[in-house]
Amino acid sequence: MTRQRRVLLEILDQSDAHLDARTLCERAQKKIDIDRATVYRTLELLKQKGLIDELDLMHLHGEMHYFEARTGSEHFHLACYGCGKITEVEDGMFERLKKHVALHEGFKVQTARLEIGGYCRACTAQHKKKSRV
Amino acid sequence: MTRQRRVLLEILDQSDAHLDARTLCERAQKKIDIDRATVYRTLELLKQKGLIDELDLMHLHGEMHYFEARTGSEHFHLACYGCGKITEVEDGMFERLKKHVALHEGFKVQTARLEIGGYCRACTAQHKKKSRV
DNA sequence: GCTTACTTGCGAATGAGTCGCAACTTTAGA
DNA sequence: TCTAAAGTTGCGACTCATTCGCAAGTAAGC
Repeated sequence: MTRQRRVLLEILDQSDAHLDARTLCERAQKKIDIDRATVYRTLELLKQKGLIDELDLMHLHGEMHYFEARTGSEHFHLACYGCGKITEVEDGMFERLKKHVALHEGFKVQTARLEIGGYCRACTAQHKKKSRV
Repeated sequence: MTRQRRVLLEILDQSDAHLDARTLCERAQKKIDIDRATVYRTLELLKQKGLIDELDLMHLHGEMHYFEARTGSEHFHLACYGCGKITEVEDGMFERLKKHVALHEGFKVQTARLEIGGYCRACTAQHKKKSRV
């Protein structure tokens, strides 16, 4: 566990938003001297260890990938095509679905990622209002 | 609707595997003269129209992205970290989860993507056998 | 057939991510 | 504490997917 790795994990843990590699790198460089390559290598490592998850959030902003620290709670993401907002949802049904798949398919689940793209409540309302005019 | 677009859709429709941009491009070039840029532009277009889905299959093979034509049936993907096999699963529970989210979060679902990484039945068995030795 | 709007191919540019290697840290053992 | 081995980092160069601008080509409606 080196200084570089500690700082990266710290940033990921504390960040409430989802960071892409570049942003993570920039933030880390404000704190210590760290190279791009190290950031990528560390992300790869943390991913393998299961400490972080990689997302793409329905490619709302191009082909970019995002990372988030794994907390105890399992959640999934809603991405609004209208306003771009990302919402995290915790719902027991997601857990049940995973268990269900494990059982029915004989699959040992390590990581599950559910991402849903569409329109949030606010944007749907907006849209309806507009089309009424 | 140009020749290029027709060919690309045709390949995606017919392919049973998941194609990345490069492979799709290579296959298309066997049939007609078509440029890389056109392939990317068309993929973007088809994605927006909701005719294809973009997947990353848990980054089993690096940061590559895959595309598949949208069929009527909704399914999700299991990616085996052991043997690399991708399995498609159709399960009513997935549909129910989407409806549930739509209702509870007031979210208008357009696209939902569920990808699960772990170990398939065969690889799990193999692993157990090995660790017994 | 003609015109307008859209698409394509090309070549160049961008930029994320990777690699090899020498220098530096960490760790554990003497 | 000192030392050696193993693992990690920074650097610079490199690869390669993806994007862009623009001129030429094509589709669709009149």
